[in-house]
Amino acid sequence: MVGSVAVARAMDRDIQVQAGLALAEHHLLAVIDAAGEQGIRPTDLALASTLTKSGLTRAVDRLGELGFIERRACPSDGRGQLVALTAKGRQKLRRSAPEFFRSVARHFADQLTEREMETLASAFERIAAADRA
Amino acid sequence: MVGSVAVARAMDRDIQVQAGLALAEHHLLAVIDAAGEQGIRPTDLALASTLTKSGLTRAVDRLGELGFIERRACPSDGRGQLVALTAKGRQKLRRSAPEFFRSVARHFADQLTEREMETLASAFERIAAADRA
DNA sequence: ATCAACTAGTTGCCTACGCAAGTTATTCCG
DNA sequence: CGGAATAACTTGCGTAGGCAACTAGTTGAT
Repeated sequence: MVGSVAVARAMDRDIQVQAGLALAEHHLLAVIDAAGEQGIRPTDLALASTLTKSGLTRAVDRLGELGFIERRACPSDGRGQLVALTAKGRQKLRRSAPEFFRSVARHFADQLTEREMETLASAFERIAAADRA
Repeated sequence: MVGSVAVARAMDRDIQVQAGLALAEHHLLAVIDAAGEQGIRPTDLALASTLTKSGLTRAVDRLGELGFIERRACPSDGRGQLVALTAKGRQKLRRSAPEFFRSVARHFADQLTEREMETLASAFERIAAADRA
């Protein structure tokens, strides 16, 4: 546990230095990007991140102020919204992705065997799923 | 990564509810206890936790205010100090340890095979060590 | 059609914690 | 022995993010 926090922080510093963006925010951009043109609902975004809905509101605020994403009204639900990348956001993501992957490589991939990687991923998936139940 | 954060939070909530103490603080008490009667230097405590020295100063403040630990002057180094459990702190730790273990069991041990546990532990150890280098 | 129960997001408040700069003590040189 | 370089904390400041309470929109039951 201690190790994993230390590693996450080291990665965060990498990204922060290179892209001026926190690791968590970079991850949000990536998820939003994956959702494509029509965008993604904040609630779904929360599920794909470590944030609660209030944390998400503020992260979306920040990324919006930076001009990387925009909020649109959700046509099918008046309470909700759709968050999508702006052109600037896509550019940002494209530019910082390489450093992101380098960082992951430096801190994880190079250090783990294929087997360990699989073990780890499936174990955490399972535990998180059990916690949700 | 997402999974591990979610699990840590769930455990934190368990402990918080049962002992009124954050997971990180409980862990600090345990480390301090392990150091025995003569106490431990904050710097060493930082190495055994996820906190930086400033975070540690404040965590020690909090636990001190709660009466669980005390700071003593360090005889061998005037800049430093020794942090040790008070009687109240030992009692607290003894009382909440069972719930701590139950929580670990619930969230990890019950979910992981022996093999996975070993893989995980050794992998994170190695990565954290590499990051320190 | 109405009203209760729920859901999506937001906001106020509070806490934890990192960073950088400051203080005091120590060590290491010359 | 005197002064620079270093080490152990502390403190000021800023930010992220959780929780609980709130608003507004939706859904479902009668």
